[in-house]
Amino acid sequence: MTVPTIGDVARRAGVSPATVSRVLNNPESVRAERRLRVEQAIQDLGYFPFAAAQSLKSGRSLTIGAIFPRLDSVLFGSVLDEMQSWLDEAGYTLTVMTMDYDIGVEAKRVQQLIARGVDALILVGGWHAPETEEIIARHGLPRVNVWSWHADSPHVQIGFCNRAATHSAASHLCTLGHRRIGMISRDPEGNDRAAACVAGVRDALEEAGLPVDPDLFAVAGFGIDEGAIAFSGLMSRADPPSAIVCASDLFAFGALREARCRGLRVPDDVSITGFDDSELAQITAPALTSVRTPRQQMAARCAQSILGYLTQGRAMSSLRFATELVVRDSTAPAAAPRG
Amino acid sequence: MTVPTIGDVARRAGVSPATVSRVLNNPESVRAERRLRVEQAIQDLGYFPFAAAQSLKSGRSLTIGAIFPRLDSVLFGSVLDEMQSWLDEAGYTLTVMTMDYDIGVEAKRVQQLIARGVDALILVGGWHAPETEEIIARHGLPRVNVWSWHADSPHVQIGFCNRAATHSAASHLCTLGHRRIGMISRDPEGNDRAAACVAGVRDALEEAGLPVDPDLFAVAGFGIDEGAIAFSGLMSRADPPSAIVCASDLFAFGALREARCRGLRVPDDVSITGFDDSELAQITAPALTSVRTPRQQMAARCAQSILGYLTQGRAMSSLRFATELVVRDSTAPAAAPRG
DNA sequence: GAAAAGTATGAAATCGGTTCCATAATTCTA
DNA sequence: TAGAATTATGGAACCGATTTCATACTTTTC
Repeated sequence: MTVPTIGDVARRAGVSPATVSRVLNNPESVRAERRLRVEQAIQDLGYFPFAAAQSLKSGRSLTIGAIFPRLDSVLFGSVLDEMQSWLDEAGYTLTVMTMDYDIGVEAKRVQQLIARGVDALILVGGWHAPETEEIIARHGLPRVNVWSWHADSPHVQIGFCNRAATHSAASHLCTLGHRRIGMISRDPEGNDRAAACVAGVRDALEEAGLPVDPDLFAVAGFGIDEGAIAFSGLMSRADPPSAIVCASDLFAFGALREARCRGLRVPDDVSITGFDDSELAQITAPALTSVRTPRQQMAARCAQSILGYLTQGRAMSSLRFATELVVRDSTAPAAAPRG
Repeated sequence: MTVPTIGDVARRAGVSPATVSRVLNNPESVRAERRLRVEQAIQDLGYFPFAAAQSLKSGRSLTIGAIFPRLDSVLFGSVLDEMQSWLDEAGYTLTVMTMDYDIGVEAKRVQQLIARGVDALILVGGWHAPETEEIIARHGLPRVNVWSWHADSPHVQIGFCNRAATHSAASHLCTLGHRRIGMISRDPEGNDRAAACVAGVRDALEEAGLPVDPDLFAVAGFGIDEGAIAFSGLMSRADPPSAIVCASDLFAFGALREARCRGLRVPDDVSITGFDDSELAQITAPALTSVRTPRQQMAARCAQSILGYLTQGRAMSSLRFATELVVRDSTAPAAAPRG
């Protein structure tokens, strides 16, 4: 019923707390006979050290903090699982917080994590509040930005170019002959991935010599329902697009659902592309054309990079992964112009 | 570049550390003039207390530990998001770990969380390793089991009856005239939800006077691919089932995909039911008949219950939510028996 | 205005580990 | 086997906060 401390173990084994600590952290430095006594006492009492005390003394916590937009997304979840499994092997643990796409909330989370003594930080994207940068710098914490990659970023970033990603989707549609192309993205405010996604589509349109109509760039929050609403808005226009680039598979799923409700055929009446190539993209009818993002590798390399730094002092470096457009059945050549 | 401590704040404000602590935790007890000086110093230095030290002294960490099977599932993610948002308001934080459906791993996680000083634990399901129960009891930690509900459980459980849930799906199929009903579930070993799901289907078959053929109860690991494989196994039999109850929407998605590959029409050739009623269940073609589970309420009530206990000493109590079968297009009456 | 009652403050102990330093015990050398 | 070199061990300080206790300071009361 009582929780044993290192002193209890020491008493039971007839040694000093210092020796117990050595058995735990540097066993070779303790004579075998005593070490066995101590190990027995640890067993008997079911002792394990209290992390707060260790952290207070040592200044390190064997904990990595990660701040993600939300958890109710397969994308983030699988990335976290992958990171965890790498960190586990080195005795590190991930502490995850969410910020719901609000960099103000993110700044608070960063402080909470630092207060908890995390040894490193993982942030999503490259745009963060000034306070966030300030507090990280002041504490000299190692940090990695994941999920995006910018040529001019001063930070370690392990991700991919979102701009190139949506560019490939939009180019694909242009090549198929679409001339009015819409987009559903998150709000680019404070979200560099969203901003890059929008820029990528714009790039492709300009390259193809197509006009960029701001009215065809819809913004949605999160999830299938919001995607459906945005799609509905675009298709209700007098001159609706014949193809839509979605900055998330969830938006695309919503678009597919709404298309079905409206009796629109995909891809005959409207082509749709997704983003992330989640497992579900193969399940929908029609199967979704989507940009595959390198989530597993990103997660693995991010974890490895941080561990290399923390356990071996190896410098961290940025890494840019490629994305790939996976063409399935939700995109098709544009219908011949009427009239 | 240096990290300020409470002593630094005290020095700058010309007071003792004790006073700074009081300003932080009990401001009214400090004369206004000094309090302002202290608050100014806190501002100037960007000071915030180091949680490890607080935790060491106070014995509480304002942290709740949760151990989930995995994170790469919308189900768990949305539950975590919901819990977080309730805990946030009370200044508590969730620390999440995963155990990949292994109660041995779970036992290790429990120890890690207790070492970190969590104030309460949230576990999934009702079956846990003896060491898990032992260590929780010894530390006198409040704990809640979520996601399942058993009449005879000695613990606080906030969940639903998995047995009743699959029972409703299987009964629905029986009523539609199906006489060979298969099932795809997780391994019931160490997983009370899986075991209950299997039992629920068996109950329904027996009630309908149908034979229970063990060969029609397939076991799958996790995810769409495993569901597809299990489905493939069942349908490759000489006498395949005409309907399949899946213990997870993911399994059902895999089954739908595989059915399409094999040229089987759903529901004409085979009926399929899911479990969880995830958002995607409406997206698939055909839309999936699925058991709706009360995830949001479960998460909210669980968080509230724990907060009530921790902040107001209110006793926690168990809660059983109902499930509901949502019938869509993936189930239909059995084809007339041939011959 | 002095004494009593009440309030604000700082010194120091404390939480549970880790680690420096001095000493005790052991092993090695001659 | 004595003395030197080496290794193992315990005492005590320390990490950064909180909290008790004693004291200094206010405010109130007559």
